[in-house]
Amino acid sequence: MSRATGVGTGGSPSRPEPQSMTGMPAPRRADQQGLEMLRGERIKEILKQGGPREGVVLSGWVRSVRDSKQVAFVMVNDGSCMDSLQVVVDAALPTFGEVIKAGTGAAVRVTGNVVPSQGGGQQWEIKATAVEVIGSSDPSYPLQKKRHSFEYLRTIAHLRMRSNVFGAVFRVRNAAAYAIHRFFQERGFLWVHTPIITGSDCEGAGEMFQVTTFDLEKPPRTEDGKLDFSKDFFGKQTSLTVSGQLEGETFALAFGDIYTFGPTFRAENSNTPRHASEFWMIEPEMAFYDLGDNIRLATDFLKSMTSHVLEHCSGDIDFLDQWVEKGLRARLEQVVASPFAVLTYTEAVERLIASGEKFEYPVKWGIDLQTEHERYLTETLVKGPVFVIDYPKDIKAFYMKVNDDGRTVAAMDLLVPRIGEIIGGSQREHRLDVLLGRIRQLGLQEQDYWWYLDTRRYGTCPHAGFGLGFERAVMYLTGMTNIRDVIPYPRVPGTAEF
RNA sequence: UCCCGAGUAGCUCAACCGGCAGAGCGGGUGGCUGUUAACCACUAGGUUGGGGGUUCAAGUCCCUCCUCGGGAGCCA
Repeated sequence: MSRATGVGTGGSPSRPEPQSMTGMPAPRRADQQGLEMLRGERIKEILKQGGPREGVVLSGWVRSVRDSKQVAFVMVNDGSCMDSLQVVVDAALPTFGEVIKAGTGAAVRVTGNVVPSQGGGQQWEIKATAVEVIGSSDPSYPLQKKRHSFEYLRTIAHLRMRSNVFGAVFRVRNAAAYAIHRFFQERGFLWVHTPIITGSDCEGAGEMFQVTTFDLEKPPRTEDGKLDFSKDFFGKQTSLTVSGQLEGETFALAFGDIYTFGPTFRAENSNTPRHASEFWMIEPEMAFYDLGDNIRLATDFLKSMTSHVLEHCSGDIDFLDQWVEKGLRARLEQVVASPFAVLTYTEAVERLIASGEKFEYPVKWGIDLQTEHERYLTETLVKGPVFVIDYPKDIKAFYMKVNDDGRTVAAMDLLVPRIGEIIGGSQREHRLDVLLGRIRQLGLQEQDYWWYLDTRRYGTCPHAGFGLGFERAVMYLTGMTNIRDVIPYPRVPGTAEF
């Protein structure tokens, strides 16, 4: 820790102290000497560069220690990549005894040389010349070298990212987020930060969390005993957003191509491996787009994100392929390489009826497709991603464009194996009279949508968009089967730990 | 929210028809000349998810609550 004390006591004596006009030493510049890097190099870069090489410094956390009388092998991982680096610690080193007792999980700083490994498990290893235990780890450290259940790891969510699987998952999550921004930014899309607190009670996508500063023991009430939201923080009833789409549409009608990418909240009591109360959603919205344009963009989008992750998280994908979903890499490569199928809802219903499968929910035109039907279409019939389009209008949202047949809307759901619906979108109803008709028909209040309807009054145009649940995408990219295991600290009904 | 299933040592799991609560891993101690989920020996570790009931006797049977998993619904 010599460097740290050096900084704390004012720097190296070999460097003249700058003087300010007050006679006090001026603050040192951040790039001046004496602020040498504590951490050293990242393991990802060390492995990429290879060896042999001398004088390498690295810092990370101990994954395992195997020691004998003469030598100890310390596996160190710094989170930069899947691989840990094997550090060979000779018993002659002064800190040998401290290192082998530091414990799994301890933070260490290693100085040494990159040398070809004598053992079979790895190409390179570090022959340590010094090992410093920065922070030892209590013997109660809950992560063992052997495999843990995901259920158990969820109870130690503050440590589980130090495990192999969760290291891979969260690196993939990061890469996917970057790939999404890159995809849209390269195409000139504007990233819009739609509000998280919303005063619209008409977003129409499920139960909402209320936002209030009321004293819940004694909230203000009106004369007839109802809650008086005019006295609440915003002067009206507010909630956490369930979708940024309606606001997104207003931006699309100014900038052409926009997308949202942010948190979304649903207060539904959903207890499944695919639902969370807090998740992230991506919602692109494009002006002068029809359903065909929308399908093409969604296809390019999913392929682009997948191929970015394959390229930048190769080691992670290989690990997940081996331990989480056999054949993951091949599946993702196939998604990138193959065209996506398109079926109209009507065709899908015909295929389901003709399949001869015994479904729990019988299929007939007009019903919403159940999970079992979607799985048959994507897993058995197409064996890959498939768009289902042109759904009956009665089972879809008010804002979707009514087709010329008068009974279907220009909706699209992208179904993928294992996950089911991963993308849902539509061309929007841009004709004011038709949209108003739909709102009234569904018993919605026209005045709640006054600003949304204005977009159809002032320069309306055909436009389209879709929504993607980010965590669903991460599940699809990692092979993980529970959404709670692709979110750092998942929020689901009954659970908000950490 | 509904239907199934599960909850036993820090973790993963055994324990027959109701009859003395166990193993592997992990931890501790010691050993081992290059290990790869290292190995060998010894050792500590339990209110069997909570509460109630039946019984001479309950991890085991009954009721109830909680948590987790699978399926469904809602949905992304």
